[in-house]
Amino acid sequence: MDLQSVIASASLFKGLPDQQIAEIAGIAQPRTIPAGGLIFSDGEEADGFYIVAQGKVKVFKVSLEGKEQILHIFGPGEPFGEVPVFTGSAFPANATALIKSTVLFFPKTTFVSLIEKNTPLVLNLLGLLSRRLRQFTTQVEHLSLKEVPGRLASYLLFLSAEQNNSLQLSLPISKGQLASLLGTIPETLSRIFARMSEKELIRVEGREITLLDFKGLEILTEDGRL
Amino acid sequence: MDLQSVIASASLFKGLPDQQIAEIAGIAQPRTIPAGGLIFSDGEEADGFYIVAQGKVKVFKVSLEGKEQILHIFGPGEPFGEVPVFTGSAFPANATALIKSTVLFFPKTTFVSLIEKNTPLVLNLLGLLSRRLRQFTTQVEHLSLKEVPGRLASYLLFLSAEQNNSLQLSLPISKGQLASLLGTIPETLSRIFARMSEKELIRVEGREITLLDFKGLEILTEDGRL
DNA sequence: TGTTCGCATTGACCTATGTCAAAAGTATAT
DNA sequence: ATATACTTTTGACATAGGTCAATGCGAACA
Repeated sequence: MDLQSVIASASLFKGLPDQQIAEIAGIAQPRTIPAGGLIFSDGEEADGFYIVAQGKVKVFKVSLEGKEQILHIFGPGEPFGEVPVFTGSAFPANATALIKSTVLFFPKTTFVSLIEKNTPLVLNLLGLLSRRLRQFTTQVEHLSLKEVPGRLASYLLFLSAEQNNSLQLSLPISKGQLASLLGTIPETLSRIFARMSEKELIRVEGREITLLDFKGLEILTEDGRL
Repeated sequence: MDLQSVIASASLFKGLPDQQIAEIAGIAQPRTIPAGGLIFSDGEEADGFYIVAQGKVKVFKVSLEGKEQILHIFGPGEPFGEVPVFTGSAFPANATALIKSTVLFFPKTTFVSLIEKNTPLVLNLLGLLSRRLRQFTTQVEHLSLKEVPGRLASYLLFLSAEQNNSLQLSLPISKGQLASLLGTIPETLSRIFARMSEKELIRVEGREITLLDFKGLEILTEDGRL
């Protein structure tokens, strides 16, 4: 996929005239990152933001003891690291490629001068940031108001919705990564998968999950107890 | 304080020409809310956003079992409920007044048409949303990577910084509310205050806190164990 | 066909924190 | 002052989930 069409299909740039897209493509710098490669790190001075062209990128925080909490996993077309563009400071988290990925880098100063005369783009940006805030609201809610089984159930239902409501779904990330995304550790996650299987809520075969009791999962989502 | 000057002093509108400020003031609708009064609720259709003129407002989520997690506490000059203005949907949380408060309501449609031709305002908005995202990043980090003592220590240091770095500080909210803000319950918070007092890290007299061991609190913030 | 490496699972154990219940403290109004 | 109601504290207890350590499993590779 070429640079131009990646940019054109990113929702951040939806609805912009071709000429604008071309202008934006002009400032994008493609970079290829190997699996596990660092893209930026927490506290690092931010001189631009990124969009995933191909691959998968995780953004995460790490505690002093080394435990990691994934904030987001991004796929093709999704922008990340955009917050410091508008707060003029450092990245608030780390980003690495989960698999070999190509990202587009947009230098801050160039980009800002570009949006200053482009209202539709700016409205898209506002939309993006707002959606992201909403996601965080949900994440805080989950971390504080739900036990791990409830969070996992939510995640599975979310995945199902994402994969055409199929009852057959495959985890897009390893179980270890999933544990971090859900704010727990692999051992705990493994036990909960086992309990959910016993109770015939799901069937687990490696990364392939079958939802056996959709309704039951919805209940779990709400009342949390397994 | 009159409407005009409240608006002029809100950081969201910093740097705008007087004439713009007047225009914005023209669309603001003041509303007074009694202590405990509801401003909006989770899932409610959003037709505008708010700015606190006087008082104190909490924004929070509630679990099915009734446990509440405070997302933010807002004071004079701070905007809240602005996310749905750009995502075109419902409020993702609840808001109530902690004490008798006056808020300014800005109807969505009017406000959007206003920003469409106002680049500086839009940049302020982008800055606001970005800062808020950063705060959420921190909150997720705290909830997932730190035990309650670490979160409390962080909060106390934050408060100290906010109150001219004084070692004497007073809690702006009740301990029960603080528990919710930190993602825990009053009993647990009370015990941690007691332990921190025993260890001579702080002295607690009602809502008045004295920081006795600043360095110790910083360590707690990082390694979490008390 | 082994060998190796990373991921996943399982077991034994421990601790932070939530639950439930009661008492103590504080504030407000009559 | 005294009553009423709310907030905070304290105690006894239960448990979710983290830690540590060992084992199992599967994919890539020699």
